[in-house]
Amino acid sequence: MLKLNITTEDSSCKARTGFFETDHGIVETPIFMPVGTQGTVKAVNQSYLENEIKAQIVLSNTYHLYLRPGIEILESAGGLHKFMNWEKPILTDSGGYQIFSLTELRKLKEDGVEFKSHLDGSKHFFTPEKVIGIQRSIGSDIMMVLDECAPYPCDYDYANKSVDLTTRWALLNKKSFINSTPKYGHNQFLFGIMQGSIYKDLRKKSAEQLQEIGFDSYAIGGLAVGEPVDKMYELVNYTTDLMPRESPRYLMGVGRPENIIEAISLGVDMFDCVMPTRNARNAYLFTWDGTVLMRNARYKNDFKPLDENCNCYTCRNYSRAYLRHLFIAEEILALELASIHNLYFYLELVSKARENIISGNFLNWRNRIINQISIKN
RNA sequence: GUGGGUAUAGCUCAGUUGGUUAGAGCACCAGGUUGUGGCCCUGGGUGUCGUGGGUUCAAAUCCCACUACUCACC
Repeated sequence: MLKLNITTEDSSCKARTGFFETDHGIVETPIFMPVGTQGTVKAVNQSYLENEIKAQIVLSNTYHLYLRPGIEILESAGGLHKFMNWEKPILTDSGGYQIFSLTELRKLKEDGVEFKSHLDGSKHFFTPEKVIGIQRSIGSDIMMVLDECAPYPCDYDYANKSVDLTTRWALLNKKSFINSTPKYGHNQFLFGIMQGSIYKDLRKKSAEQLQEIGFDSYAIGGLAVGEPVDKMYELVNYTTDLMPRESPRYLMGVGRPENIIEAISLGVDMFDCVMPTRNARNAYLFTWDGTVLMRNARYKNDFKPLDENCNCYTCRNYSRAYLRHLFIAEEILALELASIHNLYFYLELVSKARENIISGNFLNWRNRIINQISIKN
């Protein structure tokens, strides 16, 4: 088990603060993990990631790293930490989500999933065993099981079968985990992923079956795939009660800033999402005064910083007019400065959530800040 | 100077024997993006059809003049 050392619990909601330890360092929760699919957080170098953005852990992806550069290269490099020059914790997603998002390219089978590479069309077969093996070669501090993320909408019968398949795979994941060892001298944890679509009894079944198998901790998968946001909150609230109290709860793929704050109040500790980085590359920026679409012509002559209340490298040094110019001119620096800002914002968001939980002011802060950051400028 | 060609959206250009409210691509403007392809998706036409006349029920389209650009030849 990966122990979450709980330091504060909010008295009026399920929010809590804590930390857990890996061989690459401590992670303080609640935490947001920047997404670095291909062994890089797009447009942001590792120095900025660590020193400016204060990322404590990043997410990378089994599917992408397996296809390119391939596990031989990663093993020759001595693992992903050395390969990408990142000595803090890394979590790797298993490829389960790619099975879901690349549906035209895959075929689900009892033993695993056959898929075609989005790079060259070559055929590959992922099994729970193989995915554990690849993650051993990557050397991530936290590995994720191979699961099936059901689509939305999803009828009960399909969702039920999907949970059963995910459980059968989970058992094989666990067996492979037990029968293999880390390659680089540091410990690796394995998280189970709970499914069940929008059906509470299936969520319950998934939670129970996975905990019977036993994992270091657990993630909530299969949400934020198109269901109404209130439905998502309802299910998160329901599911966190089914999860162990003293290990970090991870809500996969979520989300918008307001989704994260809300989910923290429902007892979630870990998040990842492509939104701060992907949206940054499309000039969609998050600020403490709401979202800013940096391409808009209204910023042509705006020489104020992007966010006067932000202390990131971008906001300290550049104007909105300059950022807009960089985007319109399609300059690479636009992607870098925007990504740095959005990630800084997300990390500061969870950091402030943590401070406010500790000071006992979390719900007040949450209600105020959600209104503030949801404004569309 | 003479003869030919061209002129339609910011750019490059379609536009039938004259026939509804003049189109495309790119650009531009406005949105979207939830376990990542910088991709992609959605919506928007922003126009004195070079200018002025004429023919016609009806002209970007036919006729005349002018203007600009361009090619060839003196």
